[in-house]
Amino acid sequence: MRRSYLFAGLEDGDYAAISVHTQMLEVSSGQMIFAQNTPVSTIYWVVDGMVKLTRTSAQGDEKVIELIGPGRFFAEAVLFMGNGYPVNAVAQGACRLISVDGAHLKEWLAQDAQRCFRMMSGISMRLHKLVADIDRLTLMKGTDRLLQYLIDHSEPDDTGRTVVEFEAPKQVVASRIGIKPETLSRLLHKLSEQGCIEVQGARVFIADVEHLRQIKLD
Amino acid sequence: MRRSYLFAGLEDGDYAAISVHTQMLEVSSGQMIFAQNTPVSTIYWVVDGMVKLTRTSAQGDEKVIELIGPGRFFAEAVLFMGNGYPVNAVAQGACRLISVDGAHLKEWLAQDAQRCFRMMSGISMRLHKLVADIDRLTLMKGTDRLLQYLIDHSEPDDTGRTVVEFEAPKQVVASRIGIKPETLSRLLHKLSEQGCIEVQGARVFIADVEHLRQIKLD
DNA sequence: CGTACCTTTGATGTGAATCAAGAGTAGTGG
DNA sequence: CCACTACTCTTGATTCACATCAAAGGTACG
Repeated sequence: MRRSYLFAGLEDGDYAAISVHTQMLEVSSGQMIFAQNTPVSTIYWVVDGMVKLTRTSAQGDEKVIELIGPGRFFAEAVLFMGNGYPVNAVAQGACRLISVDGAHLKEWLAQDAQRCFRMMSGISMRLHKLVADIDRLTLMKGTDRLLQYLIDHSEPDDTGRTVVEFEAPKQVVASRIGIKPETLSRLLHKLSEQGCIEVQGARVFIADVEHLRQIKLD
Repeated sequence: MRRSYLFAGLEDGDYAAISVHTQMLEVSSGQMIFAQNTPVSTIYWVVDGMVKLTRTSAQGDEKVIELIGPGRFFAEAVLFMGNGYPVNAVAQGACRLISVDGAHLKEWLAQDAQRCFRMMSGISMRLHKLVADIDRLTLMKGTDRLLQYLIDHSEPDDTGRTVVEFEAPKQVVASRIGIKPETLSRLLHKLSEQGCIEVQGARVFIADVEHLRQIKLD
């Protein structure tokens, strides 16, 4: 946690001061960590597991805004807003989290503007990502967004092939990409017919990453 | 400018210190203030006129992310990111702007964490708005987004009627809402056929705001 | 071994983009 | 003041991607 952007360059004394107001918590799959519109009191850091941040529409539909994996903070950007959490946070599988008390964190930040700077740059990153999301959702269509997702999450595996492992059930990933589960299934099918990818459960093997980039431009 | 969130609670001395590094600039219609991906050096405050923040896709399409009117800052949230401006800023009509040098502003902020706090809460607001935009663009369809826009921008005029004055040419507003100009035209037509609104050039009269809210739920 | 959930597949519907003209509206210059 | 060009705005016909509805395999788990 000391290595995350927020606490980078922390001195031992500081660390002790902060950890007094932290707490480890374990949440089970599907459990809600906080709900949209409730007052912000705490920020979180993911030790292991996966947390999904979602918005619920008036009709009750759920849209996944972001998936947070180990080593990342969430809710830290809204600490100063006063409006309450803008999203729901739900455990995607069992998770361990560290919660940091908001009021105390603010107090700690107030002591040194440099700490604030680090935080601001972290927040700016997130802002930047959201802007990128907006144009992914408007400028690009579903297929493009899927390809982008695959490219972004691809890594070489043991055998040297390029592979993407879905970080969550397909329905969740579909929502993250901004399409329906049915459509995701169809798109994956279409791409494997074309020989670009090979699907094995939650694993997608990519024949040629460059080729995917090409398709995106058609 | 002293009344804006960023400089609220400013003391006279501070004000003088800041204003040394500001500059008034006049830009003509269509002029680009900064381009996407160029390094961030300056933030801006709108005196009068309107600035549009856009993203350009690989295909050259332009999507309006936000329209900034008088009394508002822009680009302040990305000052700490180091990645360059995430958007283009283009004058929508003739504008007068005040530019504030980024490096000096940072220096000023570094002196007092409280100043940072105010800024962070401003940034958080923007973040919150972007999240709201994302679900408007995904959870709602075009008609809903238009209605939402109308409701958000409606005000009573001299004669007591509720009216929305488009802040920019219809094509720009269309892009802001996330639809094509043709579609906007059709939607407006459809709504006036239904008697909900009356369109007069860039002015839209609303018969019954509550009624619009109703329609949104159908 | 059966219930519950996730995923796939098929048939159908619809919102909005696209393509293609035409109608206003405005600014320019003879 | 009127033609001339250049936009912005509307309208229609067509196409397409994606959602929706419905149902059938799969897979996990008590």
